[in-house]
Amino acid sequence: MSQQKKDNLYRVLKRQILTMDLQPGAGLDETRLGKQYKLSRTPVREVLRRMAGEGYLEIAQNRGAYVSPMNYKMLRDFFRTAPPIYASIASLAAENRTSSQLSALKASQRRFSKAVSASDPDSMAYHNNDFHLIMGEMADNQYLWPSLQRLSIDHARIAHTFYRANNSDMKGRLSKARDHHDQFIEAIERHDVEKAKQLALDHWDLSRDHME
Amino acid sequence: MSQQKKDNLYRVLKRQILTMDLQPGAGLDETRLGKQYKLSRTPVREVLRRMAGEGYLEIAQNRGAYVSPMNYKMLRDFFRTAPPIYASIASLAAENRTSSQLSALKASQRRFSKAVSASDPDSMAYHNNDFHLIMGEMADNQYLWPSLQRLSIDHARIAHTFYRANNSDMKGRLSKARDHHDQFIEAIERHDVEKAKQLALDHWDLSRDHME
DNA sequence: TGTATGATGATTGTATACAATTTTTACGTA
DNA sequence: TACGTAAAAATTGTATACAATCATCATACA
Repeated sequence: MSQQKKDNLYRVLKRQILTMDLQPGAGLDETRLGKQYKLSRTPVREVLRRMAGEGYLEIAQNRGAYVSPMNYKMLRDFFRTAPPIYASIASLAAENRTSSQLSALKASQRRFSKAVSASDPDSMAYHNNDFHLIMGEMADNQYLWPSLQRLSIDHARIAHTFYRANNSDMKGRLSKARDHHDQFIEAIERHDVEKAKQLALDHWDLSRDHME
Repeated sequence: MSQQKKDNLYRVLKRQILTMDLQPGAGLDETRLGKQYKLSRTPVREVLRRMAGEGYLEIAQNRGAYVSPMNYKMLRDFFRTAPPIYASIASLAAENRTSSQLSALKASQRRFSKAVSASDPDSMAYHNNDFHLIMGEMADNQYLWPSLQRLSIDHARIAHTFYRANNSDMKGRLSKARDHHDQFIEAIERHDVEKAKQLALDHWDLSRDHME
């Protein structure tokens, strides 16, 4: 039953980080979090350390936890590493997906689509993230999963920024992203490995152009 | 000063897992470890959870930590995922390495070479692992690093088993591995990205043949 | 004999007290 | 005022006590 309070802290912090509600570099106080979430410091520390291991936070000796920073090198590495990893994930997902996972992916796409219609950037970034993580589960590869997870954290935070650019260019881009998701679903449903891979690579070519 | 005891526990457990001194599936008792390493349960638990995050251990709710198991699926995924990841790492290492890292790589190769000469399988597996992790540091990519780390754990444990096959075939294989390392060093020193990548792929083609 | 049930012991999870370290503040001196 | 230093406060790290959960074993019953 206290496990629920711990899970709650984990989920709330995670969402706050992905939506930039907690900004990169922001410090987290163990004592304060404990009071806020009705937990003693021990389980709070466990959550913080777990999240540090997953890439959400960093922890400095005797100086506590802070949200993983974003900088130029990180952006460079991100746009270089994301395409091949997401392509591998997409291939494996098309190969290994189960039907219940496919249902979950479709449900996630409905939520993303709704967020796009509502022009809600927070919700878009969060559910886009969710969509790609479900593909990660489909891929079912313990070695790629941790990389995907780290990429997905920064993917959400970068998307958060870009989805806010509310010009007509972005509108077209968003409906294209939504279409891409539908195509992913179709390829994965048909177990079309090559198509899934190519979709992922195309998807990132688009994003990269946009960045420049 | 107690930080040293914690680090010590971390390093010893790590080495024991990589050398299969602690076998896959073996359970770890918090209380026992605390007594053994002169620590209270709190820091012991932190070490165990950190190592679970890094892929050395798994933790089951209310049932403690055990060494990550090895099974058939894991082997399949390993030999499929290792080549592209190690190739990416090798490319990036050739691109980004610093001269002090290069010195460290050469020192590591001397230790590996010595272990091969001494026909010490434990030491071989451990220092081979070390060699590839230094290349990982050279690559300096936060997204690939966690995948490499997980691969390297199972790389060491698989190598541990294979290095024990003490036939003449293995002897040839080992001297070839040693040569490969020297070639890696040369390519990385010259910043020859393509060569480094090709070496990695060749290296794994060899290993894969051996597995069948 | 086999199985179900409950008590007992062992182990993990959490709260809290204490120790060590870092950060802040106050003060003295140039 | 600017700077260095030392005391005080705040924060993190560790030890220990207590609570909750799980595993084991003995006993009762069919």
